[in-house]
Amino acid sequence: MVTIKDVAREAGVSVATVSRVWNDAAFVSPETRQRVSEIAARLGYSPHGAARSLITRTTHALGVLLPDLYGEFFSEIIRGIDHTAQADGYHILVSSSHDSKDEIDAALRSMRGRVDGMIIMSPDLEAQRTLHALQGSFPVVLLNGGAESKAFDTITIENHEGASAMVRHLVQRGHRRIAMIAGPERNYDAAERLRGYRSALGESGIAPDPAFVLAGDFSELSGHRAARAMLALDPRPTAIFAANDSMAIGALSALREAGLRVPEDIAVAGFDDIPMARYMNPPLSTVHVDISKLGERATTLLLSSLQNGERPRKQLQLATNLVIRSSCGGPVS
Amino acid sequence: MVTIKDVAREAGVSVATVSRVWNDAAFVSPETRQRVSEIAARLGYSPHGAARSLITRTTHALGVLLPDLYGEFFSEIIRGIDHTAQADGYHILVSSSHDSKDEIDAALRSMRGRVDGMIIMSPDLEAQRTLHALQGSFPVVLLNGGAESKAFDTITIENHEGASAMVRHLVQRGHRRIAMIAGPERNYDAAERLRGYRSALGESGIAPDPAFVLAGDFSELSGHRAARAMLALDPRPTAIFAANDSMAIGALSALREAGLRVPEDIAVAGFDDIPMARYMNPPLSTVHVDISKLGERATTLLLSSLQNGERPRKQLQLATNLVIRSSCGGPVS
DNA sequence: TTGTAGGCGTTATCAT
DNA sequence: ATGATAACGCCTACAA
Repeated sequence: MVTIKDVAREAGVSVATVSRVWNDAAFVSPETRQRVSEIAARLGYSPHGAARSLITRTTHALGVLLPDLYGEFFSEIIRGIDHTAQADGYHILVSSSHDSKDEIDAALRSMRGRVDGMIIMSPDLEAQRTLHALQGSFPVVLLNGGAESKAFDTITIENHEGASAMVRHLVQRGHRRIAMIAGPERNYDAAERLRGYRSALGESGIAPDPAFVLAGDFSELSGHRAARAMLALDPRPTAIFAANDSMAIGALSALREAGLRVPEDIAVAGFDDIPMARYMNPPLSTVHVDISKLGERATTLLLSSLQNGERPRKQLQLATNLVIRSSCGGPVS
Repeated sequence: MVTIKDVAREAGVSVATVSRVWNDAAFVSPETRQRVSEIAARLGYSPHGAARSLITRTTHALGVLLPDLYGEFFSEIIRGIDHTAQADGYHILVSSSHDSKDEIDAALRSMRGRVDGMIIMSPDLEAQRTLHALQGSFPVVLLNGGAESKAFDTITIENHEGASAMVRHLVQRGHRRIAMIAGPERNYDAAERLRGYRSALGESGIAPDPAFVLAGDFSELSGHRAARAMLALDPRPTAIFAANDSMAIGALSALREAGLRVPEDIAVAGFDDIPMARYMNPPLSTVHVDISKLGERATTLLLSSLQNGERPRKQLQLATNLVIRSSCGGPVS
């Protein structure tokens, strides 16, 4: 490996001079600069990142900790983050932790000294406590982490508003027996979406029926199962609202297998508006979230706190909007 | 920030001892080990990654350079890579370069000293030359990079075989006028898939019609455009084979907009079998590629070369298989 | 079993 | 305008 010393020796200058040339510092004669550049290029020199960040105390890398890497939701997030980071010359160091305290701890440890800050998506409510240990130690942005954590910059989706808007829409279309496939109990987004569902029912004067709420785990399979269980209910719901699109998609296939027509026999709606949603058959009505923008804004937040140093924490919310397609019968007539 | 010195001072031992405790080295008395561990935990100490890798000459990170981060193909690749890397205690440093020589150069530079090896996906044939500069300098696995590069470990998809199998299937279903929406001209996978298409036509004694080959850029939009253009042809093709699923999906929507039935009026097939494919209407026939496995195997290859040091380069191929759904009319009767 | 000290590759500080 | 040299935080001979 060719180091700064090799270049210095070859050029007959000191390492300090090479360093200055490399960093475009002032006070290097044009001739020296020229000669050193040429030799560096010829030798294929480029500085050693770790060594550099040891002294500069900056890595130009952002840590990204996600609960999972599966599915379009996460890939869109990463895309948003990477895009924004790269525009500012930052790399991203990705890690997925399955939400357990220990795994999060391990990930945080192993990123120490390798990143300038972190974006952590940890919707598990338990895991929040782990994070409190970090408070203020170094720049962190929490993604969908529950806004209680005023100690951090956070960005969350308007879960409650989105969910209740969708339920209101279903009510307006004449549904009274609206079931919900909820997400994991300990998940922040899931809890908020469920809360939105309930409050919309309340507003509409519909008594909530506990039998109409089944929990899934955000996977397609769990949506499929929940929908099947709901078909066994009597009376049967006339609409199913899933806490995310994957589960809604699972529900759609369960309904098809059961020989039911959507939306004629039963309406279906999801949440997130992953790219796949509009290709469903019928196209899936859902609550649109600009997922890659979620990643973008988290990154912007993090970069701003890296560059501006201390400043009051910010709590951002990302707006949602209804996307009515045919799986719920289309717009209100 | 708490360093090894702080822990040493607090524990009344030397930094060497703390280091030994941390790395589970032998020859530390149980009492000392215990005391140091406790203090380290209390102080929230964890070693500084950059400093550590400077001396150990290892980062436990893998660089991943992709041409893009958009769409299910890339997200599946990342998932496969991260999963395998994490199992061995490695992190991944992600970067997307838009395939230009300069961008690739920049990415490589900035990763120096931050990663132990790299997985580079750079299907652009031009970019291959840049890579030759790297030869042997440090561990690299080329993903879909054209097997000519015997200087690297490579893993490629069986593009030629997959494409020709699909075309043969279409021929068996009675199609003679089979059009192809090809990928970018300078793209390796695209070129191989086109070659497979041509050789299958040849085998079947069908004269290739240049008007039946239109180039897209792997995006849905370009597939849409190409399909529209093909509808204007006279005689019109009876089947369209797209070089990837995204373009096939774009073609499907163009056909629907034109009021054509798939597969009755025109058959459609894609390549990759992204998760979305089976949800299309009608479900898309395609050449299945286990995309996340592609990432997995690339990572395995890289890790093995990190651990075993010098060994002969390996050239791997990932098998494909036909997935016949209804967009091409189903299996041969 | 533990401590001392040198060095990893780079930048920053002070000379000159 | 350039050079010597001390950090940065850690690991590892070697010494004790």
